[in-house]
Amino acid sequence: MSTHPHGEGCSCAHEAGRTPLPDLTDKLRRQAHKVTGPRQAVLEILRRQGRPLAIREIHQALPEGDCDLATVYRAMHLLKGMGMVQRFDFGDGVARFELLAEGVDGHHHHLICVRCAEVVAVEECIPEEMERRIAERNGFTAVTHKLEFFGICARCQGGVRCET
Amino acid sequence: MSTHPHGEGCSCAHEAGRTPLPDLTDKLRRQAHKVTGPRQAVLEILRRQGRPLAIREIHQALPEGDCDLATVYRAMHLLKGMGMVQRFDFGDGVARFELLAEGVDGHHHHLICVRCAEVVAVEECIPEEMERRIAERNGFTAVTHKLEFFGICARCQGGVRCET
DNA sequence: TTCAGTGCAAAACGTTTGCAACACA
DNA sequence: TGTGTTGCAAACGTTTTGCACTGAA
Repeated sequence: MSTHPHGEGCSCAHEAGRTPLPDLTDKLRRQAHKVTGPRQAVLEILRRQGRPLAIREIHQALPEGDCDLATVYRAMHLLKGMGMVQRFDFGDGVARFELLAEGVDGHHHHLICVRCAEVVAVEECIPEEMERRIAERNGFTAVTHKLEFFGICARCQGGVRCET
Repeated sequence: MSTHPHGEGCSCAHEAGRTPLPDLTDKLRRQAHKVTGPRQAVLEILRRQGRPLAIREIHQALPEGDCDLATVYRAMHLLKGMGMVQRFDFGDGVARFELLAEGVDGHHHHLICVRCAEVVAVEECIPEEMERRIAERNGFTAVTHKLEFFGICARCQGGVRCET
């Protein structure tokens, strides 16, 4: 999980870890929201991990139950509304959130190991005309999509189930 | 919701409504499972609706709470294990199940209206080589994907929110 | 007859909310 | 100081499970 899928110096959309914490909190302040301890802590964790995190994971990563679980839920709701995080669903009934890099639309997908739950960011996307075609054919507008890939990662292929 | 998106005489993958109920129950019997009232009722509803249904929806469609909610959950779990239904997640925290046509792998996607929740089946799929490329690049095997489209349906575009 | 399947109730789980106490601006 | 935010606890909706009873084969 520590190795970056795209090598050193990558600047792909999910690389929000590059945004310094002060820039993130400033964004809060600018929109008339208070910069509190819990919010800073949550942002710092999202920034450092740079991958989709479940609310439970974020809460457990906080030092000594520093903040209430409900507060993390409320923080994520706020950040989602501000467009600072994106929500992903991997089909296990748990919402996951990932920090978005500043100025990037952040649209990307994931490849998830069904054995160990390792997550790799996938920048590739479906052909644009495919979405347009589907929208037109059915009379829909404002069409978006959710796409996630599932498989077995290299470490888990030997029958050995890796950690994480 | 009653109009078929592909017109009359369609034979696309999700058209499991064509499979007669006796054929479905036979499948159960062949695998040493009992054909009970609740199971027949659930299958009949899935067959007639021919679209992804939430467990709650299935239960409410049953005549007069004919069967317990837990029984519907157990029935869906069984049918899923037998490969007779496919599970879909539309990102609202509710699992939906759709009956699969006999002999078809049933792989397809959906276009969901974010206003009225109307669901249209989508047969189009991502390019095969895209999935293969993503698998190889990341050292994954047995890669599958989940893809759903979201937009605003024709009836909901006027600002008028349609029923259903 | 027998064991898989059922109904009922309780619990597990992720998530939301009401309210009094609190702390950032 | 005042309002937005927090912690706590309770409520919520979906899903699972334990257990005694029932009914399909």
